[in-house]
Order: sequence, then C-alpha cells, then structure tokens
Amino acid sequence: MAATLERESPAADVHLGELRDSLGFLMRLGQLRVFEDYFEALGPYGMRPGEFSVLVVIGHNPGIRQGVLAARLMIKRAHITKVIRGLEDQGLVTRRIPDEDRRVVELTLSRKGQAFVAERAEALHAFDFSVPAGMTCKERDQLVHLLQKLLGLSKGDT
Amino acid sequence: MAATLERESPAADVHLGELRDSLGFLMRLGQLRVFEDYFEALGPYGMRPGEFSVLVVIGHNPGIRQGVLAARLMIKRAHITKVIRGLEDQGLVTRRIPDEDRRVVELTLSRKGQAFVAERAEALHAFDFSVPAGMTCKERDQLVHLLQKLLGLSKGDT
DNA sequence: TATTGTTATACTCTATAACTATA
DNA sequence: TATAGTTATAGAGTATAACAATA
Repeated sequence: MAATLERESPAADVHLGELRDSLGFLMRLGQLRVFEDYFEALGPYGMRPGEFSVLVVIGHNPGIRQGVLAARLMIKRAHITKVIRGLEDQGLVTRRIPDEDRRVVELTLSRKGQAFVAERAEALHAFDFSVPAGMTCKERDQLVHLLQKLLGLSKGDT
Repeated sequence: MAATLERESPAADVHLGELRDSLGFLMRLGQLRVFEDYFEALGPYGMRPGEFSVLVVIGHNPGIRQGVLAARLMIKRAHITKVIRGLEDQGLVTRRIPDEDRRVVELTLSRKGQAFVAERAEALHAFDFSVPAGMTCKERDQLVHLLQKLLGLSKGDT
C-alpha cells in the first residue's frame, strides 16, 4: 500500500500488451515509481530531484559553465536560466562572468549552498542505497550499471 | 550528434559525484534519453508516448474502467479525465456508463481508434526492438527485465 | 459514508523563437 | 557569423482540493 500514492483502484490484472516489453514505457513508469519512493524518503528535507541534482553537479564542478551544466543534465538552456536564478535568489548559487569570455556564466555553490547540499547528502545516500521493493540488492546494482551504459557513463569520469 | 537534441556545449567531462550511482538520477536521465530516441523515430507518426500508451491499454482491455486505467498508468484521476476527453474528441475512444454502477466509465477503442493504433503498432514494435546506442541487445533485454521487476510485472499478466 | 469521476486552480516542466551581448 | 545566455509565450503534465452523482 506504500507502492502507489493514489491506488484507489485495483490496477492489478490489466493487460499491457506490447507495452510490457517497451523500453520507453518501462522507463517512464519506472521513473515515476522511483521518484515516488524518493519523495516519500526525501520530501521532508525540502529537496526536489531536479534542483538538487543541479546543486550537486555544481558542487562537484566549481565554476562549471551554465550551458555545460544544462547539456549534461539534459535541461534546455531557456529552462536552466530560470532554475539558476531561483537558486541564486535562495542564495545557494553564485554566478560569475569571467573576463576571458564575457558571454558565459560560471557557477559555484555559495557557503550556504554547500551547507544545503551537505545537510542532505546523507539522506540522499541512504535513499540511493535502499533497494526497491521486489528487487534484490544485486539486481538493483545491475539496473544501475545498465542505466549507466545506456547513458554512456560506464567508463567516463565520476 | 544524434544523441542529444540540444548539444550546444560539450558536456563531456562533468563530474556527477554520488549522482552517478543514484537510481533516481539515472532513471530520470535514462527516460529522457529513451524518449529522445522515441520522438526521433515515432514523432512523425504523431504519437505522444502518454496518450498512445492509454490507447494501447484500452485496446488490450476493452471496457476497462477509467480509474483502473489511471492507476495502472500512474496517472492521476483528474488528469486522465482530460486525456480521455481529448481522445474522445478525436473520435478514438468511446465512453460507456454501465447500468450496474452508474458512477464508473468503461472505455473502448472506436473503429477509428483501433485503426489508429494498428497503423502505428509496427513502428512502435520496430522502435521497441531497436537497441540503444552503447548497449548490446542482451543488455537491453536485461534492462527491460529488471525494469519489469522494479514495476512488479515479472510474472504478472501481459 | 465511501467511491467514481469531474471541475477548477496553480505550479512545474518543456518547447519554441526572438532577442542581447559578446566573440 | 556563431555562441551563450535571456526573455516571453504557449503548452503539457502534475498536484490539490472541492464538488456531484451514485453506491
């Protein structure tokens, strides 16, 4: 009963047909499922997945250019602008326009941003090491590994 | 160059830190990646993933109740109402309120809806059997299998 | 009272294109 | 001319709560 947020109907025996083997369909539903668990575990900490991943990546790449960040996170340029401004307004992120190329924006975590991430790192870590219902720990690791391959992260850098 | 829709920056060597092993993060990016391929392959056919999966499931479950459909597809009741009305306006779906329980709505594909799905089934099938760049066919199947486990579809019905 | 679906509202995310300033 | 970022606008998707009809 903790599986779905809104399980007012028994969706048990529904025939999915070809969707049952569709990677796109399974990825979509799988993401919803995992995010459900994510919000259950981390919602109280006031972190939304998208924004938090932006903070983590900036934290690991001080001075990263906004466009590079957007490309890596598959966020559109027009959208990342809004996200970054939001984080800047909260005092979590610092923008800097370097003299070498005054078109680009370099991003860094502020003291407050570093603290914000640090405070939530443990909860995120705990969640990431939890095992989804119905899977073994080994299967979870295998899933993570295959997703890394799908995304071309297998032997790339951390 | 076919990988990302908007690759205006070399997002190559970005450090992801703990995100690299985060199931939620990987599922989110993975879904975006797969949907990118999906739109590239099936966009011309005028199918959006969400709506199309609704049609396929109704096709495989004639007379399915709206609430059951929503629960299975993890769509909120308030949202499925709009989706179904849109499909009804296009003449693809038929709604029926049975006399046994006049609260519920039973959904069926119209002739036109059946044709719509049939016309696109082959393209979908071809896409679902394609292998994402960087993966072997075996790895793709393994990924599908693990996602089915994550979603509790392993031994359930079709 | 509980259930099913609907309506209304607001917010997030995405998509697109036009714009600026810099190179 | 090309690039990096911004702005504006529209649309899709989602979340929430209040509501009507029916059970």
